Amino acid sequence: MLFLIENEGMGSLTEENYIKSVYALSQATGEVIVSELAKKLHVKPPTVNSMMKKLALKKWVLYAPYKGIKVTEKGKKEALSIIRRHRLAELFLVNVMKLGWEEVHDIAEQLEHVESSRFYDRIDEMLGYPKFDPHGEPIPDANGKILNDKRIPLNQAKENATVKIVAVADDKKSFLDHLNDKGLKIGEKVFVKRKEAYDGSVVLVNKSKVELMITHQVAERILVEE
Amino acid sequence: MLFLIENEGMGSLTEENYIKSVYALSQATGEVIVSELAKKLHVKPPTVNSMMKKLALKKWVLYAPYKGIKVTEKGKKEALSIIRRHRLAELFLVNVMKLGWEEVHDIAEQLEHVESSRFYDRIDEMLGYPKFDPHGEPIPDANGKILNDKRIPLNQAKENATVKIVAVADDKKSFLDHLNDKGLKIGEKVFVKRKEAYDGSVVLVNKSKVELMITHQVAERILVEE
DNA sequence: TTAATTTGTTAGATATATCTAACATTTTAA
DNA sequence: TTAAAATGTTAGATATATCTAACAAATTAA
Repeated sequence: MLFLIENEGMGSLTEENYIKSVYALSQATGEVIVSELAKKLHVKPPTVNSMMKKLALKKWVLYAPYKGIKVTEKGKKEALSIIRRHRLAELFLVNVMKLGWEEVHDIAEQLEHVESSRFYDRIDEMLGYPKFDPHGEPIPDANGKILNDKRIPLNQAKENATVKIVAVADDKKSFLDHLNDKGLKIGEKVFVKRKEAYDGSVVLVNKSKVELMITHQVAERILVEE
Repeated sequence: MLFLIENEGMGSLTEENYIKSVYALSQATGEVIVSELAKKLHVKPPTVNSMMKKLALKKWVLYAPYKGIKVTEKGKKEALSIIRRHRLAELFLVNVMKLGWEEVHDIAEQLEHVESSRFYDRIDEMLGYPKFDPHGEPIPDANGKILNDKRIPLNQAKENATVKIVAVADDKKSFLDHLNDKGLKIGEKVFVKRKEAYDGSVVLVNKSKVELMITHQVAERILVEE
């Protein structure tokens, strides 16, 4: 029987989806704007507006008219709990259920809303308490702790430094294909030769000593370390 | 991304829960009444009333004012598809994820609404295309076909016949405990000694030759064969 | 067989999550 | 630096799923 009697702290499925997106989109700059959220969630701005008022009442976000949306510690905890469930679900679908990486995202999007710590604890156990998902994204533990948060978007890396690609912040096929075309893979090191002040594009040298240019848009979606 | 854009044939999570209950509760007599459904789903009768009008429009049920609710072929197909997902999920949680039988029902209740045939086909494959769940309940195949539908409620069995208990139509702990107390188990044979016309209770002789009486209420929840 | 009880229905209210249209503010560009 | 464009908000409408209160029909019992 599915009794979703909402406890104080809990959120509806809709609220869960919003806080997850707020958290994800505010990662880079510390906040996110209404139109960005609306686009991501495929709703209109007024819908986001009213939902943000609601989440602000629950103290999950800080929200003042015409100002950006910021996640509170409470909201972050919620978001990390959902992200944990999503990433564990993805890894489970790939490693245990042998589904293809490209087909698991939509299923994980549904599984992440399953209300059962037993279910997720068993998955965690079966996977051997993994710290990262196959994209290199860290999996928060049951307390919301994330190992290793020193990763930065490639566009924020210093010039003339060698960095390791540890994750991508976008798993759309078109994006992954683009990276493949450029010969960029998670785990590989690249040398940051130059960052163009003009358009934010980045010139890299890959491990085969080939020089290549990536746009700002792409660079900010590649997470690197060191 | 969770896009639950409802296709013509699809039902909302709520509609799925209703048709599943309509199907389950109408199994015995061919129909179910509003108050029974309301009780099962923990809603008030007017809620059931309006949902039945909706499902009647979708041609999932036949529903005339003050008459019982009957499932159509279309509704049965929907119900069986959900039941298939529920039973596969339960078996998966028990056999693959090693969760206890008593704790999987609520999780399966959530998993059954996951929209992904790939997910369920993989579960089916991993379980070796099982035909029955651990309660002895048959699992419909991907086309809604159920193997072996000769099962009848114990109260409909003939007197002076030996029948095999193949399933129970209620998995509440209190009910299962009651059966245990009576020494009745799935897979065991019992002799139907007498059916009381007065109150519908049934007198059985179990395999240890012990005579015992069960009420009509209990008898109609025990499914037997032969 | 009629009165009481049970069961079912209708009407109208509420909460959630969404929309469109109209208006307000902020940002960008001429 | 002001006009245009972009972005955000408010007000009010819609759909779903629920409720309560009042009434209607069917069933049961006196």
